[in-house]
Amino acid sequence: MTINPEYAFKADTKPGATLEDVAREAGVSPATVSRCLNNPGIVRPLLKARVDAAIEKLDYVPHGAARSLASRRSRLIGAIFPSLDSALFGGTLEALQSEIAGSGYTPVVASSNYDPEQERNHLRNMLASGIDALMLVGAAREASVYRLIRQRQVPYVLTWVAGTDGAHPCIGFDNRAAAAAVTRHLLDMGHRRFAMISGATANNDRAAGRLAGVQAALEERGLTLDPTRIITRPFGVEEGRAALRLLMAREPRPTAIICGADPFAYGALLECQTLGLTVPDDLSITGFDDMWLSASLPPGLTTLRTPRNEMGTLAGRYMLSVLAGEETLPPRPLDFELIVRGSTGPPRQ
Amino acid sequence: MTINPEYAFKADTKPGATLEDVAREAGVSPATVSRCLNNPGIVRPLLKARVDAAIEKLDYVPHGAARSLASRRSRLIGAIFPSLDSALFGGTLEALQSEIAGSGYTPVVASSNYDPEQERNHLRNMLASGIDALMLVGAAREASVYRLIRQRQVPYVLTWVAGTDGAHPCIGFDNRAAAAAVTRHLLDMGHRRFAMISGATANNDRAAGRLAGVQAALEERGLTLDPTRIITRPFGVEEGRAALRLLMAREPRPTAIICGADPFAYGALLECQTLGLTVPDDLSITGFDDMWLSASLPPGLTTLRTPRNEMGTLAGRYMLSVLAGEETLPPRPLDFELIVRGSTGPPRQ
DNA sequence: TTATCGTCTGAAAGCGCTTTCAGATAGCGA
DNA sequence: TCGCTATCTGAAAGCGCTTTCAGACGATAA
Repeated sequence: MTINPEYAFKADTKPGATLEDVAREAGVSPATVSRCLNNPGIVRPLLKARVDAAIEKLDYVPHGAARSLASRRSRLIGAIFPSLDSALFGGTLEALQSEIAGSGYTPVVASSNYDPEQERNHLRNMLASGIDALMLVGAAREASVYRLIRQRQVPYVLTWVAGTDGAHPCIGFDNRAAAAAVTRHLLDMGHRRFAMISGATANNDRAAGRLAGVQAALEERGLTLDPTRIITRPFGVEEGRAALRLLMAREPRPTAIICGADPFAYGALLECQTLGLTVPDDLSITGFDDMWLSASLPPGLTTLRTPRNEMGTLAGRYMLSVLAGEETLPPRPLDFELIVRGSTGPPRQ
Repeated sequence: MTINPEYAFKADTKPGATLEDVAREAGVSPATVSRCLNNPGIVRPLLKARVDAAIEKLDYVPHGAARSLASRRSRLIGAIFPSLDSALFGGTLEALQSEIAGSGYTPVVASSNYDPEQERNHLRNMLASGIDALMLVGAAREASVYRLIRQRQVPYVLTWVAGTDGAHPCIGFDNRAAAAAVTRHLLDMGHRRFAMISGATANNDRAAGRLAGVQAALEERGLTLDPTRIITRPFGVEEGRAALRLLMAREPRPTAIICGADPFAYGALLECQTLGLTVPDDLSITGFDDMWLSASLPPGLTTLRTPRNEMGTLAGRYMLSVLAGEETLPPRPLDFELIVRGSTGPPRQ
């Protein structure tokens, strides 16, 4: 049983050309070649051309580790997400990646599965591998984690959350205010009996913020959200479906259900269809994040559009600018937008 | 306007402890410390304990670049995906990441946006940053790209496709056979008038394979898929919706529509609702990939479940084993599974 | 006790690049 | 023509770690 020689990996072969080889080929010193690579402006065009030719001829590719060691920069930016198999964070990652790619940085990523322990391990790994900057999601984590990051002097940025009273640089939006906006939209339509399907709030300040925002908006109007009207589940369509069934099984039925994430709302909408409930006449439903199906799923989901790509882009830009040594203030909390579609309307009298 | 000193990034501070510091603290040589880190078995327990204590005390974290330079291994594995904001590749990435994390490897990722040019650039970048192995999606790319990879002696693996006649190590499934299976399912139910909504096939051998599989299965039964019955679009729900409208506008109407990806099928199902078409009585619809809504969206989407997580896991395992120097054969093409739900049925007579 | 072996440790030589520092070169005014 | 300055280039010293090589040490056998 042998490996197809076509693609067999041989560990023992000629290593690529080194900078020194290039220097010899071009008849200049290694220092000059290095300068051509990192600061082409300061080398005479004639020499630069010779070096370029040599690089081309030898098919030279710089050795990243050696560069990092000598320059103390890895050109790697770490990003740890709670999950990667949702389109949510995928959008942020993709945007981050394309923002930093132009400056020669590459993201190294990990998924924590919403587990602080895993996040910490990945963080250690990344710090050891020498990331130049770090992007995290949310602010809720032990102080020791932040200490670790600061101690290594790695610039970092938190996304998907807004202000932490200045304790951390954040690029995100105010989950609480966003959820309150959704709630007020329903209140203004005349709803008084609410229920909520929320993501797990432990170690998830985004979910916690959304829940708090709903409660706060209700209290503004003298209402409270009964704890039995709050169903907490892992994110998912089927979870939303089951939650809706539970919520509608108890009298008096709510007239509006606020979902902490769109997948819940998709499930809720679908279950209404099954139960023969008309949306929005029998029940108004709102989502959160404006994912790709929200516009399409009848009757159209009223939801809150979060700036998921923008966060990736701005987080990347922020880190680049800190790395460039510019004095940079992270931007004000980003805007969100309430997208009103067919799934919300006045309650039936 | 000043940066909050709490999180200001100062470039000029004490660098972390080095291995030499640890050695001094423990009263051993740097070589011993290194051995404790990389091959703890061969150092006397007493010394090991002293070294561990010193590491703990100095809060030492090894310097990744220096390690890479000296050991010629970066512990970084590259992964380039066509896109990251779909849950599809996110699942593969997540699985890859968790598979390799245990061995101390971290993925560095990039998204090519289905653009060969971007893919090539990311590849160059990654090779320069010294990745130890590489995962790509699909096999369709210029020979020069493969030459580049081989020249650098980087083990690689292609995912989401199966055999390439042994030209490359692949961990995936046979898109063509999978699409043929879907088609035969419909043929066996008695369908004769087909249409297809396909992803763009340029530079996308997965989409091309699926299209070819449909055509081949039809030809087996003496049918052909008229080119006007093939609509090619970028992946998306609204695209599926529009495509369905187009396909149903022409007589004779197809009785079955095969979608090259689930989002198309979601759009098609929703548009049927709008048009007042009953699925599956008026029209059977199939998807591809069994994404998260396929089970929930009424009447349930018949689709082909692809091993998206498994591919990430096995690709990771394969690369680790090659890196470990084991003689490794990539596995046979992975299984797919036809998931029959409510969206397919016999054509109305 | 001495010879032999095996095991573990330390010295030192890089890995390939960046960057400082000083020296070379060219350009210009006098 | 000479001297001075402004540019550009090269020599060399690391960056922090791994790994080879040889030597030290203790244990075993004779």
